[in-house]
Amino acid sequence: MSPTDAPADRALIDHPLLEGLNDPQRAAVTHSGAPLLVVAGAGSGKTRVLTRRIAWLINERKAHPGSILAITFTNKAAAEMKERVEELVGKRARIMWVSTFHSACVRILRKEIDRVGFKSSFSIYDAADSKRLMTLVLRDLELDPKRYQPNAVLNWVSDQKNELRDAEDAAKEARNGFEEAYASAYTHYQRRLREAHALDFDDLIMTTVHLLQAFPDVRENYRRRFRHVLVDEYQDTNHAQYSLIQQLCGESFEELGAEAERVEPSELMVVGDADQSIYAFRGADIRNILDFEKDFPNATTILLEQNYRSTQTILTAANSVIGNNRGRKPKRLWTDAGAGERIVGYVSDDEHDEARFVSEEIDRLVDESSLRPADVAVFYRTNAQSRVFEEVFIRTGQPYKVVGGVRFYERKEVRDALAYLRMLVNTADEISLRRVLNTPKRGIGERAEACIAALAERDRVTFWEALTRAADAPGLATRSLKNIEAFVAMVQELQSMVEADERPDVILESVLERSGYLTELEASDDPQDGTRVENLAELVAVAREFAEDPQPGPSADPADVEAGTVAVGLGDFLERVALVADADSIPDTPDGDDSGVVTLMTLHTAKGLEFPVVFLTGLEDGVFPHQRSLGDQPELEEERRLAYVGLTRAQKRLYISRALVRSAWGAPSHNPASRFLDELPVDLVDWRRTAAEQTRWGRPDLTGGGSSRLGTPTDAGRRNFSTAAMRADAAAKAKPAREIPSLAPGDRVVHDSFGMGTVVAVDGVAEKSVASIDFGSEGVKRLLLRYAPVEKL
DNA sequence: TCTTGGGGTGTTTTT
DNA sequence: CACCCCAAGA
Repeated sequence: MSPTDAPADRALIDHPLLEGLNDPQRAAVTHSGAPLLVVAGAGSGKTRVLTRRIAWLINERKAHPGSILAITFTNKAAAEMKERVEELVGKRARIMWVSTFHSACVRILRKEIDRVGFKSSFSIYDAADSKRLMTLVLRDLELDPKRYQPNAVLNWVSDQKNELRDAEDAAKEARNGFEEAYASAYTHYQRRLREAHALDFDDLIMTTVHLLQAFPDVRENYRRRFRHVLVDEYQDTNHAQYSLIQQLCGESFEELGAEAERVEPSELMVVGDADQSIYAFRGADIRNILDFEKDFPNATTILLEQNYRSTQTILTAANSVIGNNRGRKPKRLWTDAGAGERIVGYVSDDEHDEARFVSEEIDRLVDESSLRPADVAVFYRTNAQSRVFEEVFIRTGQPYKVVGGVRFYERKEVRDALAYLRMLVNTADEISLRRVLNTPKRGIGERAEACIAALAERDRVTFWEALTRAADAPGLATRSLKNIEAFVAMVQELQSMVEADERPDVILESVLERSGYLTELEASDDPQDGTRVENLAELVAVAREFAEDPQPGPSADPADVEAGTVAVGLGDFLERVALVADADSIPDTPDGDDSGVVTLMTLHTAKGLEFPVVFLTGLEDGVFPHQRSLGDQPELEEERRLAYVGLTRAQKRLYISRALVRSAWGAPSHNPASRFLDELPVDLVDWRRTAAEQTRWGRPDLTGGGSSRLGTPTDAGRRNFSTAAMRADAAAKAKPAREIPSLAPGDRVVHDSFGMGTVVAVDGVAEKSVASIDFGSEGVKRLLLRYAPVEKL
């Protein structure tokens, strides 16, 4: 034990790295030896503890920065942490591994995966690739697509992988025909992945764990390397991730025999909060944190309960809600910041009214206080709910940013371009190869593709190899053969650029040029293709920035970074792109240009963030808590933790709102108040408008005051309203012919979901008129005016 | 081989 | 409502 063990030591109190820390925080920073669990309530300064501890390890305990592995939830969090540590200890911090589980595993796998027969240039399949592959597999197995949907099977497979069960285990454990079919799909899916030298997201973790288990020398190597392992958001780890930690921090030596030098286990610190565990649906196991002391018998636990983020009002509300969960360890957040403002509540007529309220309230806050729009965040349960807010913000001219939703890297053209690049690096990547084979159309159709696939099957070669000797393919039309040969020649030419280590942006530009992809888009008269070209230009810009900016990616080798030779090859670019999370695009502490931008996001995305003002919207049973969780206690508790996360994001002001009527699937449904509202202390909420007022006057009462009652008899009575009846009602009313707006190029219009746009052209007459409308960032859409929900402004 | 239109289906949440 | 997939026609 080192002398730094005693946190109360007088001499330490003045240490600059401990400055401004409270007692438990200081204890966590200076702790050494036994595994340490830091139970960090929301806003209790855990990031601070993590960064200070890392700095402490380096400066005071003379740990080599390269011996530190810190795991965070997002790449953005990793970058931030690295930056902060660098501020404290200087540039040598750059050698540390600070990354997500996925990035860390990729980094290990790039070095070691040849042991299990993969090329180190393996592809990483995202959800869309996986789905495409699974669809192929299910078709091959001739499983009824109604009963066996790709997503359902993939979810099941994902669960298996998170539990570290490979296809063989799954097959053995199958209890019925249904599970046997799933297991067989799993087996075939893995085979295809292997043939493609590809790993899906879950494989990244599972493969790493299996590799460490199977090769003691590899494991030993990493154990010796990482003397300090720190894990953030420990409550959201799944079993596979837990095992990874164990592999890295376990006792060494057994298998290596007596001659091996005994190595002390690495020092482990995990930080988390069981009350903020919100990822059970993707395998996170809350027991990892609850049972930490059981898993590591000599563990120390430190509790951080003092909150430095929110007002006492907000904390009391959050404590009150989360207190309804059973079986949690008691924890009460407190602050000495004072009570602060009351929480503001609002019951709206419908979702549009709710959005309007939020928008007006933001205006008012900005006018009457020093708050800026960038200080405001709007949270909702599901991505689809963002639409209404966007609509209102567009109408009022309020700049906003949606985090999540339609993602850049999920756009068709971006995925096409990336498929080209992936296929160049890894020709075994059949999914990417087949995706681009006839994109743009070059006369290599379904039939030709099937011939090649058959040839590959017959000769037991990859699809790519079969393409290169397409002349051998039986039944292939001469014309197809000619087209294939041209394609192969083009690909080989591009590959020579990759081999010559050309910059990613240069290769990408050549790909777009030579493949004819750009030409086709530019020649197209579909105005939407204009935005596609822009998106591709953006992708080229991303690649260029990557090539020119020496900043290391999530899995660049720290040794290279140290030597100043960060790899910027095409493979590195692809990897960076594959692992970017959406949360990574959250605006930084906004100033300058961003200060006028309101942030919109789902509650899940909001985790780990904080805002001076938070609007928590859609607090209705069936929306939040989500419909699917209503009948299930554990799921309902997860929703409640999500509420807890949402509430505790707010620093100064918190707004909660719900809508009496909300349209889903085009039909209105009547939702009762969220049960979480009943769990808030009545006196903390200032209801600007209640359900009772709404039903009596049908108009907003903005004078304030009002009753603080919720769950009125009116509401209770409506709980029994059948949704089916409401829908039938809506369907009957929806029919009457609506006015077809007469539009001319140049007119400004507003669309229910795309927002504001400018008419580019109008074709056809009356019932059949079709307008091309430019919706800015949403692109140009062709809309049939008879049906499209557009309104002339 | 590609385009068009109709029908069915889907919504939690994401590294 | 909006997307995706499939079947039929050019």
